[in-house]
Amino acid sequence: MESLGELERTALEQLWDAAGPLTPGELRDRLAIGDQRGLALTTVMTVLSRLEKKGFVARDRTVRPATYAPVSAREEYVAELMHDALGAAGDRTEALARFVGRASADETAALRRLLGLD
Amino acid sequence: MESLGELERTALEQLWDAAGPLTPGELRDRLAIGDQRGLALTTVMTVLSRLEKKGFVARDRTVRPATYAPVSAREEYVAELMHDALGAAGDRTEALARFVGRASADETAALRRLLGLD
DNA sequence: CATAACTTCTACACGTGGTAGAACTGTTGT
DNA sequence: ACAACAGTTCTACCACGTGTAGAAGTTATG
Repeated sequence: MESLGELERTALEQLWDAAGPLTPGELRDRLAIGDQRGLALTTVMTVLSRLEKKGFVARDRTVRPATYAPVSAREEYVAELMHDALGAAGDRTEALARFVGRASADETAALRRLLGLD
Repeated sequence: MESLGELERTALEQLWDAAGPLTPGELRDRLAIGDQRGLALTTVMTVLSRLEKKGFVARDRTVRPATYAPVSAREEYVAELMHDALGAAGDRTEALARFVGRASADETAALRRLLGLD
């Protein structure tokens, strides 16, 4: 999976948090809020293009201006990252043990429910 | 957590696979095997220094030549990566659901065992 | 002691990512 | 319709991280 830069990640977060697809201008405005940074519109568009090329967002060219939306849900992306990490372990069971070992109570409860252990 | 380059990761893998701490020369030899690349000793040492600075390996300067060993086990590192990823999710339960959803039978079995024992 | 291994420091090339200007196109209010 | 502004495309620049290794000095060992 391609890696993301800081601004790319932030932009993607905004798209995830948004109710629907965003135009470059809308995204620029949202990036400006939490961050103070007055990014040029072209900067935002470059980032969006790169995210599109990397497969993280899709552009809808049928509307004017075009809108951008995440290809997959944030949670799907997270799950992928987790599996990528797990795949790098030599001993997966041991890795899972350590993972569970440092999981919060909420997290272990969620896992139990998901695995049908109640 | 700092990110690793390709060679840095490969070097760390070798340290994980090794029975004990390795000298730069030993590591260079192991890197040469699977990879054909005849890296200069200095290259290997640069990589080791960077891994040390990033906190992934520890150098034992009391022996001559110094030896390098991973700071934490591979599985510990993997577990950390998994938790870092999970921390980025908005809805952790949903992320866990998707994670479990794409887990293999072995993995879910391991999870059940890990979670069923308390 | 000679020689090879090790150490330290410095450097360079290359790719990625943050940043944006120039120039062109579409949209919209009056 | 036309001005004005948003959006689009293309190109570029710079900083930084990483792969790579030479130069020059130190240590261990046959």
